[in-house]
Amino acid sequence: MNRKATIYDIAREAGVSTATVTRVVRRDPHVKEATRLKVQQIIDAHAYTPSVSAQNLEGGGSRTLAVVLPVVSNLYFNRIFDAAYWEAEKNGCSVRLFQTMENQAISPEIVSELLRCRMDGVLFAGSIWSADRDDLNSALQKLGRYMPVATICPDDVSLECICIQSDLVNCSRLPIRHLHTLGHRRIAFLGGSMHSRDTSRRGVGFLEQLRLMDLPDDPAYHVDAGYDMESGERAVLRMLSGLDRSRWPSAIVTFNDLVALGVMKQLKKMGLKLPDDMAIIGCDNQFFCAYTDPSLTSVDLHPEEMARSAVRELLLARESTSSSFAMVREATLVVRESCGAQLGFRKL
Amino acid sequence: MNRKATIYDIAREAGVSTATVTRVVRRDPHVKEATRLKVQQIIDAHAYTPSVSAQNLEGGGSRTLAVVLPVVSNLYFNRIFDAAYWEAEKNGCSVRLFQTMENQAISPEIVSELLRCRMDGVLFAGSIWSADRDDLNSALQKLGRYMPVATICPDDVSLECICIQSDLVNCSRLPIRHLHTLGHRRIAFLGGSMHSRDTSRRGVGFLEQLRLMDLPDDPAYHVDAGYDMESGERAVLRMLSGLDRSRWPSAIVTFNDLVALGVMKQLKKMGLKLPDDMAIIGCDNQFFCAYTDPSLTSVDLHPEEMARSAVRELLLARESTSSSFAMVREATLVVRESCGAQLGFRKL
DNA sequence: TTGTACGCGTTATCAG
DNA sequence: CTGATAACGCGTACAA
Repeated sequence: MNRKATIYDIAREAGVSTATVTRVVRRDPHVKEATRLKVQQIIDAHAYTPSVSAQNLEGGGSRTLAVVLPVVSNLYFNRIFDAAYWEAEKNGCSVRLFQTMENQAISPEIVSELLRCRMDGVLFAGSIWSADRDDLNSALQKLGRYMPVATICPDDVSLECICIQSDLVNCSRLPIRHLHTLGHRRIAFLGGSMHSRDTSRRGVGFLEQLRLMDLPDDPAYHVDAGYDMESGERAVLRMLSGLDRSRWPSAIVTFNDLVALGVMKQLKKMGLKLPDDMAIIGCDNQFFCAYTDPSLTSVDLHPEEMARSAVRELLLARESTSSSFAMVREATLVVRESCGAQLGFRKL
Repeated sequence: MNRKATIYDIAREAGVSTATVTRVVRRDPHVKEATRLKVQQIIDAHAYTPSVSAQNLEGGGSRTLAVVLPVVSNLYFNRIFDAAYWEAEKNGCSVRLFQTMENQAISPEIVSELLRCRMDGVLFAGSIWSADRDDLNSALQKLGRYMPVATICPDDVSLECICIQSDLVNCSRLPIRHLHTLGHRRIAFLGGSMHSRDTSRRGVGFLEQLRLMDLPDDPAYHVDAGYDMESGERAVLRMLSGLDRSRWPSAIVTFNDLVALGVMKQLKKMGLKLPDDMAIIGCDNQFFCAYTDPSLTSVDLHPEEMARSAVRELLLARESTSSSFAMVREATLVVRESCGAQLGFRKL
């Protein structure tokens, strides 16, 4: 493996100073055409390119944003990462990914890693809501002293950074209201986990909305499952088998579309007709929603837009004084077949 | 936004030399306990961490691998990226993503960007198969002079780098043989594009396999569609509406599972019963395959394993002399319901 | 138009 | 055990 040529190598070989090489590279007009040509030729011959490390050393920032999230292979986070990537790209920045797995809190390791890498900003998404709010805020403050910090968070938290909040109020309200309009009264919520600061808000918000509409908030209608398809399968099975058929809900709202996928599979296996025997509404409006059978009604939190806003604010915050505020992108309901096209009373 | 403390700041404040600060940071045992304590305290107070840029400048490499692919939001590439990330992580390296969109060739810009960033290795996946093989090889060589290069590629190309080849032979053979065993004779292939060097191989291989088994390779059974669900919908519709019902294929193999999703939706819309009226086999064994209705039989190319191999070889190649070889991970068929559990003659 | 010299933050070598 | 000092590769005043 060859050593990369340095500006010195080029300068020496071209018989000029390093300053001139820089000028050629940076297309400085104050260079004699002959000199430029000669230098450029040597540069091409060696495929010379200035080292970013050296440039960063001199210039300060790295023009790199960090995106910290549990797992990119999760569709939801994947979309956030992707959107952040392109928004950063558009502004001449690159993005560095940090996956934290299921760590609930933002670890000291990740904090020091972010500092080490001299990131020009950080975006936290998902799973950083440690049990202890003070710990979290102190970590964010620590980071905030050196780089702008943004987070995509539930709408009931207001951390000391740029908070792009998920519209969890509408995330609960829209499906319930829609189902209510269709005639449903017994509505269940499956998935997520009350143990997670990050996702319990969804369950809580759901119950609030039920009460607001005078609908039964039977605890049996709220199963603490997980975040994937298997969780969905197990959760419905557990819920329905524990309930007398007369008390079955007529509609199920799930934590996300993956859970919905599992729920639908299990219900079909039990011989139910969808959406007639059971209406389903998912969350995240994933790409496959239009292709399930029946197609899946889902809430869109617009994660891409949130990510883009976050990146924009991050980039803006570099210039201005340290900012700390919150903004919300309104969630929307995308209606498809799974909630029942017409009044959806359960037939059985 | 505060300026980050440098090693000089720490040294001055602690009344020691920068060398001593480095020693404390690097846990060098040759430091008096009292000194260590004092220095460490100042370090903590300032949350000091050495700058990676400066470290890289001095040390040479960046311990960062580049992964170049069209789009991470594509499930297939997402899995490659994710696997590469963790394999690199396991070896103390980080990964930097470059998305090229639909650029068919590996552009000069990306090459110089990779050089600029002094990557310790590159993994190319998808869509780099420029029409001109020589251009490609010269780009790879150019890079290869400075860093190990690996690529996840079709099994009929052998580039001058580490080639982790997709097992496209079995990718065609396995579904066809399986369908043949089930009694199918008229088998169609939908999706991909003959215009893309990267994906045409799939179509070609498919035809080869058909001939090998003395099955009809009716050109009408091969529709050049795209890579997503909409493409699948349109492609079946186009194929079937152009064919007398007696000549309809009894089974369809798709370029990938997304196309299969579209195909299944369209077929249901046309009133066909799956898998009785039409068998389907997809490719990539995506997470949703077990949750479609019917569940989707699919070929698994094991992209994660390919990515992991690539990263491992990349890391190995740094030490040794420039290596250039090829290896294949055998594809497997994951049988589910969509191909028909029993002999699958078309009923109509 | 071109060159010199210094600073950027770190590590490593070599004296002490 | 500790401190100078020289790289590392580059950009940029400032001088010529």
